[in-house]
Amino acid sequence: MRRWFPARSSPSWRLRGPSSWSIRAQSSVAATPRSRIRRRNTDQIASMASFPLVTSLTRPESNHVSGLCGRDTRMRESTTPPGRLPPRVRIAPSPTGDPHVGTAYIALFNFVFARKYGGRFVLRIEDTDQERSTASSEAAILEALRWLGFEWEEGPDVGGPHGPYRQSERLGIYQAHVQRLLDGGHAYRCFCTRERLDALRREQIEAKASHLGYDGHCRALSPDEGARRAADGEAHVVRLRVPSEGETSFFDHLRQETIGFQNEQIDDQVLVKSDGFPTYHLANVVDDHLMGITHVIRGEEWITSTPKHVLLYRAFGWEEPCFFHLGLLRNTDRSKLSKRKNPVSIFHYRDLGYLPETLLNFMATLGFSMGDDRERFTLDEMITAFEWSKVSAGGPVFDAAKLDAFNGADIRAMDVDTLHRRLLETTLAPERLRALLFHAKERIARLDDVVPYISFAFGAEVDYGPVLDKVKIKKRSRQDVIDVLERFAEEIERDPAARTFEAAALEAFSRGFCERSGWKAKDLFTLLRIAVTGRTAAPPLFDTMAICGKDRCRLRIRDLIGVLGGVADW
RNA sequence: GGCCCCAUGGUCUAGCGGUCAGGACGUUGGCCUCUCACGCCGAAAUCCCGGGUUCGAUUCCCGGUGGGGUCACCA
Repeated sequence: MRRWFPARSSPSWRLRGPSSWSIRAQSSVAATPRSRIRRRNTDQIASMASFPLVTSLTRPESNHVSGLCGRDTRMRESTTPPGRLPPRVRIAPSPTGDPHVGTAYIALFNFVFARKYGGRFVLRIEDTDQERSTASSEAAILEALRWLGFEWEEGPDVGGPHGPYRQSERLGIYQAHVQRLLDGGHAYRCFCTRERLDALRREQIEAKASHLGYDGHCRALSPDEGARRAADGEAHVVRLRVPSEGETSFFDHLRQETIGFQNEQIDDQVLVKSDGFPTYHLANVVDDHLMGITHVIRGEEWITSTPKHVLLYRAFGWEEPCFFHLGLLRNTDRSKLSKRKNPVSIFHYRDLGYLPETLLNFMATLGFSMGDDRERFTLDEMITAFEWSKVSAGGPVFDAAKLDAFNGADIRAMDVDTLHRRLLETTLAPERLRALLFHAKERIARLDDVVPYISFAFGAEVDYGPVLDKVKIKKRSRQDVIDVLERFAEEIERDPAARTFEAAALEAFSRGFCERSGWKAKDLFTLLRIAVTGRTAAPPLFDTMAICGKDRCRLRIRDLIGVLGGVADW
């Protein structure tokens, strides 16, 4: 683990550390023109004031470690972060699906950092993908983040001095900025068709090209011709003109290292799509600058596009923020956390009865440690103890069993009155209970039967043992059943209406699905009823699914698929 | 495949040149107890490999290996 500054620096470290580094960095730059040149943030070391020489030794002219970062002379304590303080940070989710735990994870570090140093936490909606962005997704994300306890000083719902905070409402701003890039020669219009790009891509893959990317076909177009053709209404995009030689690097403040890329590795990124909307890269840089963001704290999936962002900051003549790239949350198989393999919706955790403060604590331990043996701590305690040297850069596996252990311990620690109250607010909320009673009353003879009757609407997995025989659908093989469940689960996510999980939309979707797949409604619905409830008898299927909720249904369908996978063929 | 990131028990981590490598989850043995759960006590299990630097590397450097990310008019 690297540090800002040696917490207990011994005289020998002081003598050896920086000086040996400076020599190495210097010679490696000169002798080996490798794409990746690592060096310490020498400014920080220099600011220890013990090595006036270090700066001149290790700071080549091309040092890109500049901007907001590294020049901070307040860098005297190990806990003082780089960059301008108080910080302004942001979480910038894309409203294209369910609120993701990865978003919450990144939000946590942004939020804690802002709170620790008296900064501001901004929420910005990155809805530049017209195809996939939805208002309901945006609302869900805000709801989920609030449930977890995050509060933002600026955002689409609370306003703020740098609004609007929804990128789709900032189109004019991007247009003006693109014109600046065009005028400065930092960007150019590209009229290549989808077909040409596809063909190019295929060629590159077939030729096993070392790196795929745009071939610069339109780079040579004169700005005048580009402008003329654009004025004629010809469809086009705007691309970033990346220098063909040299390297672009940035300092990653979490890793405490410079990360460099050969420019030839960097694609001429599209900045404006043919629909006139900016891509993430452009909008993100423009907005971060205009909103005064000082520290960009995001997932490491962004590392490879950071040089494009850096190039944009320079093209505009703007100071760069400090970059921190956090490790990605992983599935048990270590791939990037995905809903195919894991519940990733924040609502899943909410609706199955995880306590928000516990989920937050658990996520915190994934990338942060107190430094001592404590791992049960509150948000406030984390804020108090927070410093970047306590954050690890590896990608942690999201261990659901440990989350369960934390949650169980916290439930035990509650007094019964508190537990009772919280249960009434969530799992047994009046509206939810009422919805269940609406269906239960038709089917019970004694009031007391209501609890066993509605039990399917609670808990995670159900026991398929007693009903396993019933999923043997006539003329359908075991594999047919597995396939149709998988396909159903997959397609429902893509259906904009069905994924709201309202009964009517679910029914419409499911009937359409039957037509497409050739399954009889009766057979499919039986299957789904068993998957979702573990029973052959329940209230009307789509009401049942709606009450159980998307995440519970998803979990159980997946669970049944798993059970079927281990069962003998029929 | 190119580029980039990461690397301490199965999992999350502490560790900042000399430690019996600490904690947590999980696994496991026992105690407690009408059962289960909780709780308590104990156990097994880790420094990816190879070079280098050093009197001494889990720790610093390089290389390899492994894992991950990224190569879209998605973010």
